[in-house]
Amino acid sequence: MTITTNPTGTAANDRRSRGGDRREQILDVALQLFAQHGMAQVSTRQIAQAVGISQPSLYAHFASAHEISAELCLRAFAGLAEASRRVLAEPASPREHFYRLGRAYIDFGLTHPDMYRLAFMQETDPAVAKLVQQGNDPVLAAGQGAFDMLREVLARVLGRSTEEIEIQAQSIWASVHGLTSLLIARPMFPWADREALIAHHLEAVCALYQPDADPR
Amino acid sequence: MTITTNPTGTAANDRRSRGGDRREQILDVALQLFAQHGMAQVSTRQIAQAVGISQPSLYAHFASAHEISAELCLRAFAGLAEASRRVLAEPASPREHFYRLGRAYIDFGLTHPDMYRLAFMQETDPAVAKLVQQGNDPVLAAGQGAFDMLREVLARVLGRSTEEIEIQAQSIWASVHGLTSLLIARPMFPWADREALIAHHLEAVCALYQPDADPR
DNA sequence: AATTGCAACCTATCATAGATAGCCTATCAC
DNA sequence: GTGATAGGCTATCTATGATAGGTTGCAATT
Repeated sequence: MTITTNPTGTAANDRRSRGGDRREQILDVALQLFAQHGMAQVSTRQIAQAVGISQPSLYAHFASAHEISAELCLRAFAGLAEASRRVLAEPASPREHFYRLGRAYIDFGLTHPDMYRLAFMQETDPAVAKLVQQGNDPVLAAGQGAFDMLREVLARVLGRSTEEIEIQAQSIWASVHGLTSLLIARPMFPWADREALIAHHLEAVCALYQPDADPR
Repeated sequence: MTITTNPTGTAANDRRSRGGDRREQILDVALQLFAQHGMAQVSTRQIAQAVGISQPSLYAHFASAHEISAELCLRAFAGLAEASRRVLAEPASPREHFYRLGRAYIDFGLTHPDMYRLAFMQETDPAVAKLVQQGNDPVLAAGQGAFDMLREVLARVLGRSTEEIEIQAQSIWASVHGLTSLLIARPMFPWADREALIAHHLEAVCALYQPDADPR
């Protein structure tokens, strides 16, 4: 019995048997468990067991449990940034760009509810707040990044003239975030048809911020 | 040493010394601690100590820690309902009613962030989800109640004619919730002037749903 | 080839969380 | 008085994230 307990039965614990880093493997496993059971329901022990190592060993690769989530969150938001760039690369009217960007944002939230939660809905606990002040929290960085992109596009849509662009951008973000977060947080609410609701919501937001003031 | 340890030094533990119920006292103390340190940072042991009883004794009055929060949440939302009724009792145009209702909603969220979190932002954990299915969760009831009120007012503002009133109501709720929840969840974000932002946001939402189509 | 160094891993353990078991006691109804 | 009971207690359980300190095996140095 020289080998450690490994539920998969594979020789995963041979020091060199894995191509990638252990860190990567942990992230993969964690992401899968998060998607399967929800982030709040997954413990470090579960992750460790699924990887095939002991729970304390996780701390050799991550400083804390939060760091695992944060890393995954960062990567997820990189995906949103990528998707947004694709939207803007496609030729379309400013209004259409704006609409599709909102759509991409909502879709992202619904596809990665745990990551979205982490970025915009969850309480930043005191321990993490210290990192934030040093500008070191990847989650917050990801969140900010997403907003910055929205603001830029809004500036393009409205023309850079507007004085209140910051307020407008924040208001729009709030609206889009509102639907996204509610759909995530209260899936059991008697929602109207989801597609129709999202479409209406985005139409409404877009209608408000047209330079040509033509509500379609 | 026949008397139990009581940090306050008062005779609070004499069985009959308190006018109100123990349950009420616990709720009072818990609310105060929540407001002071944030709900997530307050443990049942802290509450018990502040009350002057042992931690397990709490379970004689509440079935779980969640029940304490839920009860407080329910009461807080009763306050929102009350405030909303006051708004509607005041004579004003439908638009003004609508605006003030949104304002009351946002103010409520900012005044009771923990309760708002519980109702609309937090994950309903599996244990609680069972209660929800039985329709027994006071938090969810409170949340639903708040939305129902909004929908009624919207119906009055738009006239009952509209087919899509459900979608519109949900969209509006999402927008107002969006700003409320973001201000709660990300207080450190470089927000524009809060008053101006809220005003703009509500103006924008109101402008969209005018029966007379006059954007002021 | 032997030694040193280090990264990755282990077991054992901590503190804190919510929650339960089982006993004690003061009051109240009779 | 006597018994029931509400409210309380201590002791304990399970699960959480996290730390301490020892062990192992590869690799680079000597």
